[in-house]
Amino acid sequence: MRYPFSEIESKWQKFWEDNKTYRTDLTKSDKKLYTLVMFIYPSGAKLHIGHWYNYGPTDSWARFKKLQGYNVFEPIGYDAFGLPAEGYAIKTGIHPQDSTLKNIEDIREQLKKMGCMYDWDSELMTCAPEYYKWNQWIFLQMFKRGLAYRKNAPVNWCPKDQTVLANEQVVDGCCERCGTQVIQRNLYQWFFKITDYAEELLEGHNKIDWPEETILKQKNWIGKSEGAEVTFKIADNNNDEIKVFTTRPDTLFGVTYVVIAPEHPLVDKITKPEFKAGVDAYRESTKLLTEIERTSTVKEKTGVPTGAFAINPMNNEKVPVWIADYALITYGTGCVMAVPAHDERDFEFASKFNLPIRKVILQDDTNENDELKVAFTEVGTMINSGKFNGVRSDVGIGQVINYLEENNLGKRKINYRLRDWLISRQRYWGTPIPIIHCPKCGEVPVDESELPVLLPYDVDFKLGGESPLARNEKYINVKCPKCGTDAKRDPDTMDTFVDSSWYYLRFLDPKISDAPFDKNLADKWTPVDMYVGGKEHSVMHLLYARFFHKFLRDIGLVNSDEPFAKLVHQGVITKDGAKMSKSRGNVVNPNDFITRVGTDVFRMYLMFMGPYDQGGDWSDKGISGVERFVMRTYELFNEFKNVIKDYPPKDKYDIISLSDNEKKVYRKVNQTLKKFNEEIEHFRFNTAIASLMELINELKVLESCNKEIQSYVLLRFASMLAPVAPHLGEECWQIIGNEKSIFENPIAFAIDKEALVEDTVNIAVQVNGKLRATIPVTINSEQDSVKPLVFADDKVKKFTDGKTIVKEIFVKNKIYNIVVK
RNA sequence: GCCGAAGUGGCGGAAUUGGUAGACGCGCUGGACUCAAAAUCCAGUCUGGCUUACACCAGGUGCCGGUUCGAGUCCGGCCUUCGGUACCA
Repeated sequence: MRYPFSEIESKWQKFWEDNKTYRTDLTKSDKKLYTLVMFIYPSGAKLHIGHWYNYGPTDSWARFKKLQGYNVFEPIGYDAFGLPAEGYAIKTGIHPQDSTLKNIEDIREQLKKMGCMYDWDSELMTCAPEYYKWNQWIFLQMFKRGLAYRKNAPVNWCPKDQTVLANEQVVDGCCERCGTQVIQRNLYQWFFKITDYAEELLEGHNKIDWPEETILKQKNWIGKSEGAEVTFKIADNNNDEIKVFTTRPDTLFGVTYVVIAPEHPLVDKITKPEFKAGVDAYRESTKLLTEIERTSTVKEKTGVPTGAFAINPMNNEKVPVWIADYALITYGTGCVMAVPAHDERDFEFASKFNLPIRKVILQDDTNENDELKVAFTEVGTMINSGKFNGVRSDVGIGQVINYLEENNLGKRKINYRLRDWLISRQRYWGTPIPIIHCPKCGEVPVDESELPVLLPYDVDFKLGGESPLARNEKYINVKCPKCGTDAKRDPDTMDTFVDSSWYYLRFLDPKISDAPFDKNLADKWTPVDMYVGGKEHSVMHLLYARFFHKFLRDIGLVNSDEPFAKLVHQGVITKDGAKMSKSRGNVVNPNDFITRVGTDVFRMYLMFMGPYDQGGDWSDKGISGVERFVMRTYELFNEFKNVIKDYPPKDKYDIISLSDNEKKVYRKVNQTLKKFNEEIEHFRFNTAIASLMELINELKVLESCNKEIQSYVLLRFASMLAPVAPHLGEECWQIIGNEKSIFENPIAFAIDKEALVEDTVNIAVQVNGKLRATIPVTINSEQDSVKPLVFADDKVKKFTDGKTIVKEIFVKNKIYNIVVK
């Protein structure tokens, strides 16, 4: 029988919508379950396989939980600000707002056709003033507390497009759009002080159930390193000193020179006149390099001496001060103490410029006078280190730090690789920054009562050297709120990661107008219980959101420490081994399949393809397998119309009283229930669906069973279909005689544990570890009763006859291994 | 370079704590139904050897070695693929 998917799918979608089946009553928070997928960027393109792969299976999980009695909240919204819409506008002249709103209309329709459990009353879009008003409000809260600040910082600048580029838009040092080489330029930019939370962001990793891999990525990104800051005085100069950060204070006696970043302000002060020309030339040459070139590890090390000398605080030795671009102004103090013997980079540099290499950590089982071929960076014994000689270097680290602190030469110090979050974008399609620049008063925040600072519609958003908003006279020119002088608004907009850093809170009441979100609901409903999205957001989005949540907690708006209690990443679906993209022309359009096989089959096939977190290469080869399963299922249920109405089943049957076939299906459906529940719970959809296929294969004998058993089995089968194929599930549920929608009246069937155990099990019999026979024995048989059966077996005899039995290993219900000689 | 994930039939993949490798599905082969085809249903399908056949034997989870009565699973050393990252002192 053909499965009329299109009628059945529209029938149930209409039913769900008419009855608001998936509206969540947020006032009830016992057994609450907040399930969230990363919201969608409304581009002109249709929903692609990646969206389906993210949303479909996650929805199945949410439905499974709903049937288990959870009060599930599953919202969806639109991450509507951002560069692509603006790029599209530059190309076509269509205003970003017009194209975005149109795209949202289209995408909403497509999302509804997926048949997910979204609570459409909670929909939100970030480009609406009611939403971005609160970006501005949060910005002001941070500003008040010194967590939003402005500083001069280098940014990626495309000389052709005359605009700033985000790091993500720089590909191999070139502008993503036009291919021009990107240069560094200094601009005044707004930052969020995420570094204040560095330590807490690390600690928080212990409180969340996230993939290890993702936590590790964040840890590496934050890059905590412990060590010391050491002060080097400058010879013949009492005004200046060089502070270096090191994780290896144990190697201090091996310092043979000091390196300062070329752009470090100290360089001008300490460079000797006769070295000035060389230093200036070097500084010029490094400026020409891109960040990529400069930080490339393949590039040979360069540098020039300044003529100045620094004094090693440990032994008062004079060592030369060089500038070299392998010292980064952005990390630590911008100055490095160089220990060529025990640091690879210093070793390379010293070898090239003939600087001395002094061994101060002796590798075990080597001699002090052995020549060093490469830097030795492991633990060894300290030598040439005065009173620390003989100490193990890992122990020496702490001892040297203590010595430094006691003598006021340095101090214990922790450094982070994490930088503050640059949020300014010289862009139109984003949240305006609510700051007014007054020539007299400086940075003046817009009063909260004046929010939102509306993004004007009428703007020349074409490219050209400055923020588009700067060219809108009406927008940019204002009076200073403090003194009334002519002033200007900040012309920039915020990074769209600001929007996505707190949207999960707004979902709870997207229409609230006197607060960013309903604090009462947020206290009850956050953290989000299950968050599902791509690995590509491992660091940026997921770190920023955690930072926001902690900040909101600190100002008393939420009562939890972390936004997302559990995180799952769906895998990536590729085509012919490559990421799908328009430019490659390898995009698979889900609609082709939806119209051919229906959404249930398509979503089930995506789940059946393989492990959810691994994704895989797209092929429609196997889709017919799922299609056949769905047809056979539909056919089966149609053979038993109204069976539960006519023969209502009991909750449990005594398995001994059943016929062989009844026993078989009764057992199988209970075993399936157990397996299916466990698999879905852990996002192992492929094996969950395989278990349903196994079930239907066993149901060939259902016809010959008692009617009540038929009811018992089909009721449970339909309840398992409902999460993974919601339309089919509802239909089958109804066919067998249920009056109401299963999702309106969620039901979870208890497993009959007595039905799980088989009477007999097959025990594998091995001789010397090789399988020789399998023999059926009564379940839980002890070795004593199994042994005679084993040794009676012809095949076993064949391999044991004439041999000495050395050992016998018995594992109950599993294996009997005989070791012979 | 460093960090991470993964390598199992013709293919997608199972094997949840070391215990019968290949569940489930695709494809393929044979059969049933049909005038015929499609669809559907039934059976078979890791490789090699031997056999009329049933059976039996040997090998087999990227490669080499180890631990163990027993390894896809644990340990050591490699190879390949895919992701992330780029001198962080």
